[in-house]
Amino acid sequence: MPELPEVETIVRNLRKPLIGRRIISMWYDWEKTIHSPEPTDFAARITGQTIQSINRRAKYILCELNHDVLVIHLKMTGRLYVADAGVVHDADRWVHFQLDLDNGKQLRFSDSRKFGKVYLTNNIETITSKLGPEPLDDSFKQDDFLLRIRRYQRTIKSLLLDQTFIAGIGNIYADEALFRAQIHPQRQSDTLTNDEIQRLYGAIRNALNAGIDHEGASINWYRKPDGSKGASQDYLLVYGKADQPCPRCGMSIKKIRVAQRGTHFCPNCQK
DNA sequence: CGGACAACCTGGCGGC
DNA sequence: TGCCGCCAGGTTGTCC
Repeated sequence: MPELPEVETIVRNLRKPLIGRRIISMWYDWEKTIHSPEPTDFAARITGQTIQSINRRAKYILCELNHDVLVIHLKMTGRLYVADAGVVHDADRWVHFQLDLDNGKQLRFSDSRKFGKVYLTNNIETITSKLGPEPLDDSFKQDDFLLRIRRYQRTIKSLLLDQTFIAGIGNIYADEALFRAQIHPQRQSDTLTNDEIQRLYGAIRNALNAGIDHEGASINWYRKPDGSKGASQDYLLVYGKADQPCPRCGMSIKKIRVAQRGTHFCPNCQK
């Protein structure tokens, strides 16, 4: 579900209610949600620590504590929100991990498909070391992207989805970026011209920034921590628009399968 | 190396 | 209504 813009929105919204809060206790009802360490160790270690800062790397949420980092990956259907203990929330029926805080509130991790994971580690590199560059970082330059793309001979969409190539792009924003760059999702990366790569670099950043500006896309499961929907889905250009007119040329948007993922594009605009 | 596919899970939706 | 098949914003491991 959540890609870079959705995770970034969640991180921004969690800072105020969580930073400075001390963790009193931990609860879970689905063992596999706890990636590592073992639940007993996890609970013992996290109890008593205070949340210092909250950041994002790729699609991971990183909560820096006194001695560890609490890492959360929402996968397809994960939601995070802070609620008063005892107060019922819409998504509670899928909560599988929860932290009690020192102000009577709780951080709840709801995840209907149970793909999401939480980690507690004092060495974040064990989780993030293989991730590619952050597309919105100032340090991510157009030339770096070009050199990087030249190392592969792959279908361009599968490359964009590869978190070791570039971090944070998922199925929605891959389609959106390729449309903005007017590149066909099935193009082989080694056939892209320098000009096309240049366009793609800008298109990725524009698509992701638009997603953040609209606080994420709530097509199905994604919600902001306050429970409300993002608006990004109302501004998507091709994702989910099969058989609808292309916003650029008016021709019908097509849906095909690329890299085992539903893929939306304009056959007229994207070559 | 790159692509295909299964696995991990549940819910929503369209079709009959 | 009920049931069935299909689809879903992600990642990982295996096989060819």
